[in-house]
Amino acid sequence: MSTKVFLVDDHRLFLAGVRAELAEEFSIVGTAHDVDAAIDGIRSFKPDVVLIDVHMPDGGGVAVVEGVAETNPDIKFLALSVSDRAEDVIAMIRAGARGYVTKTIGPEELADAIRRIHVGDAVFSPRLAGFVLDAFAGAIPSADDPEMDQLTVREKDVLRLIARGFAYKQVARKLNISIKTVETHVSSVLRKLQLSNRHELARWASKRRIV
Amino acid sequence: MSTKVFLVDDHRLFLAGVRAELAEEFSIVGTAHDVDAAIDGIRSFKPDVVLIDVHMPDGGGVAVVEGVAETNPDIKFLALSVSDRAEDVIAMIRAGARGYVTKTIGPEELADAIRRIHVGDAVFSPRLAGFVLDAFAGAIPSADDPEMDQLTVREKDVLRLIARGFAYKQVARKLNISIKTVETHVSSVLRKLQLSNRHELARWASKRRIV
DNA sequence: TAGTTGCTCAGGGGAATCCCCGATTGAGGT
DNA sequence: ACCTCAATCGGGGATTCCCCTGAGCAACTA
Repeated sequence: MSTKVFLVDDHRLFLAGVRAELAEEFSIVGTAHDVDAAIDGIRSFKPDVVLIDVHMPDGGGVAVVEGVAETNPDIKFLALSVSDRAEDVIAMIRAGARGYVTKTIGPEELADAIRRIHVGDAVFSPRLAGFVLDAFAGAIPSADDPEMDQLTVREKDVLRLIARGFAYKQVARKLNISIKTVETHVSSVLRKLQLSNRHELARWASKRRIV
Repeated sequence: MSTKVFLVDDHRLFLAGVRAELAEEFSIVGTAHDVDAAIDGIRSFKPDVVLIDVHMPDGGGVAVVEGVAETNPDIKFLALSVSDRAEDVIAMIRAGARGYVTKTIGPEELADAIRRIHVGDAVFSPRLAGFVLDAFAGAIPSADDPEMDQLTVREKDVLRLIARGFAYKQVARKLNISIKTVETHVSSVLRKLQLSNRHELARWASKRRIV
């Protein structure tokens, strides 16, 4: 049985074109050109993959994905847009889309993208792929940190709690030491990291995602 | 002209197998089974795509990618590994790999992955794709935040600077207002967000990535 | 043994923070 | 005209933060 695809786009001509191109290989179970019809249609027909336009008058693709993803988590969404703006990509991925391609894509590539989405791959236009990977690489803590090595274990304990926004008094109670000892440790940390106050320290820690 | 591929793996039998499978479609310009030979070979043969094992005795794939990426930024790397651990994936992407697939992949899929890497796509095994997307979605600031709406524009100005670790005095100077006005705004923000001090505020902001 | 390092604590002082109490101005709505 | 609210400032006080000097104790090193 061929992959069931549902199309959502407010440009009917484009919708017709895509339908004609994909009809050979896939089973187009339905189409919609506004958000409400899309949500209803997708819930009824339960397609494998939904091809969805990002920009639509009444809320856009995000509203559709969010409306359906909760009740039908197994349905995959591939965003199809004229825009390659970062905000649009982010919004769609955050909503739950598994891929994002621009409308400059050719018919074979689109068919291939749908196949890949269906088996679980994430699909992005080449230019967007780099963007996504960069954001991904920057999102993760770098475990090995030479700056942290110069701190003693106790100093790191204090650092973690300070970074979480605790006052000296609270840190002291949590570690069962005196406030004065906390002050000493904080001073050492500030000196070693060349920072001037606990606010900069908190910022330093948040950049390295020490939480 | 067919795509030039370079193979790096310390398991020579695996290397031979991959070479045999790919030789029809691609031009295998060289192979290596350790880090140094890989860096030398890649620099000499300038392949389009490098298929690289993540785990190798003397440093692993990360060392190879980092060693080559600076001098030859146009060479694409596809990580090929038995491991699907998050740290390995992160390390390779951070180093500069454009894709990551596990060794359970079949010959056709691998060929397809190489083709896609070559044209600029990012390629991941289905399971890893979800992981990468989740991390990506969590990495980006959420523009629309209901909590932020209750704050006035000026309060948000102050909030941003406080979150960056500036003292009241510095915030006052940057915004050309009095310290007392800064205090007023901070107090309003703390009350509205139900926080008790600027440290918690900084933490609140860093969680929402308001920087 | 002598020296170093990490962890602990104290006193004191100056700065910063936070919260009261107010106040004025201006823009916008009823 | 009246009210509300955002934005601006001030005094004063309690608390917290940051730095300085100084010191005891344990553990490891030379």
